[in-house]
Amino acid sequence: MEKRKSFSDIAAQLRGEIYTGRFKMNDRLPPERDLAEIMKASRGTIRKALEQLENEGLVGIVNNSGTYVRFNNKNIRQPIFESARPLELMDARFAFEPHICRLSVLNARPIDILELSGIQDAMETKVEDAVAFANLDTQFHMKLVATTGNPLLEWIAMQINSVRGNQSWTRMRQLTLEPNIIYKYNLQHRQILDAIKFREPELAAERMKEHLETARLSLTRASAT
Amino acid sequence: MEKRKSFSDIAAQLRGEIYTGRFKMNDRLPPERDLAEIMKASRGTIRKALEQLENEGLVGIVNNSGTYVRFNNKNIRQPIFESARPLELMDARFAFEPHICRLSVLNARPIDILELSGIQDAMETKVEDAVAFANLDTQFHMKLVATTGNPLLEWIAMQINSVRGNQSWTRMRQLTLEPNIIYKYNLQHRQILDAIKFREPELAAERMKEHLETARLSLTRASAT
DNA sequence: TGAATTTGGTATATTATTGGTTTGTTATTA
DNA sequence: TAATAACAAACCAATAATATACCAAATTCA
Repeated sequence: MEKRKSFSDIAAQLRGEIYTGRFKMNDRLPPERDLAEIMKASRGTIRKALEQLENEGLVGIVNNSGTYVRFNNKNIRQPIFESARPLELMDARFAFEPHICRLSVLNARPIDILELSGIQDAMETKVEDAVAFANLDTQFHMKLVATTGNPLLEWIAMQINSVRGNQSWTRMRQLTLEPNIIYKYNLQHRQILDAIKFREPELAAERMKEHLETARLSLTRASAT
Repeated sequence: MEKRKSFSDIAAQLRGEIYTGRFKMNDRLPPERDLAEIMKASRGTIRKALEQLENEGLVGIVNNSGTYVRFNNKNIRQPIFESARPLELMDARFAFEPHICRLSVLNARPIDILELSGIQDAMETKVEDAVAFANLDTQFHMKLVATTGNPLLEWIAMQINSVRGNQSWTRMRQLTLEPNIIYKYNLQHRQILDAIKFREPELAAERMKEHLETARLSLTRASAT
């Protein structure tokens, strides 16, 4: 039983072929009727997808002639996140997050700390669910950065986080996030949060460093297997 | 035996997927029935979760069509370069550069240190020329990051530096970079470089902090005028 | 030259899919 | 035990995808 494909699925697929250079600049795509057969969709769907790609400026449709690629993938650099390696990401977090804690102590409002506590409470119920925990963990760190009130830092954190959203990371998550590790993370998160509550900038930073050291250890241990 | 998942669990998980960019702007989420199967919950629960995300503005539900992501984590990029203020930038540098120094000590090759010394020598001849000094200063910090061998950090540093291109920063430079300040910066740069040469990570980090503290002071003093 | 073929553009009836809704049951919690 | 929340199954109406046919302009080729 084959699934029906929506026009945005088709668009996404063609977009990928163009970005990766499978279809190069000025290439003519196969005729709509052929594409329909190749991609197992009706011609109408193909047309809608191509129409969207034209609006995005990726292709140009010429009547009675064909659809041509209008995108040069040499001009666009692959985002750095695609190729970032786990330990490189850890170094970035080591650089950032301890100081984020200091700034959070200086700037966080009571309501921010309340929200962080809420996320923390939720995390502590997810010892057995790696996926749910990881998502909450992301929220926790994003919220932490937000409390600094510095949009530049927030933006950088988002870039770092988008690395973690990558597919290869989901596998790594499966390997590292065992219940006992999650338990330890929860303890450390709680300690960091307490340090922020009691307005101890250096203590918060120090505890974040310990937390990251734990994370790095479980990472290197996992990649050794 | 699997636990029953509440609608807020589902909402949190989807929220995470959107924040980390696994579901991108304008993507259509899988149909409610599919989500129910994927996330091991009933359709009613999925519906409640989606309803909440819609209230948060993260997604838009379109009748008879689908649920679409209405959150673009790249949108945050635009305001950054327009509105990042010098003191916000200083906080970002405070977060980053001390740790960069540590990593540089661990990874810099002799030839890297030689190049850094070259830039440093050039800077010391530019005590009277604020513009030339500022350019070399940028080079120095970029080269420093490059010695870590971590492309992710390098990329982030580049983003931070690009903020310096905006107008308020240029004006601020005019105000702060007086010869006696440049002289002090040169001393501090030299000390940082020495600490890296002698492979003292914490000393290098500490001296970078002092340097940034000096820079911040002259910044606040300038904006007070 | 001139007819056949190929191309995107358009129209229409049919089928499958999707969110919205209702009803009743089963687990969980206070 | 009573109240709340998740589950399950069925149905509705709007929408999207399909299948098919035909058009007009460009290209190909006898």
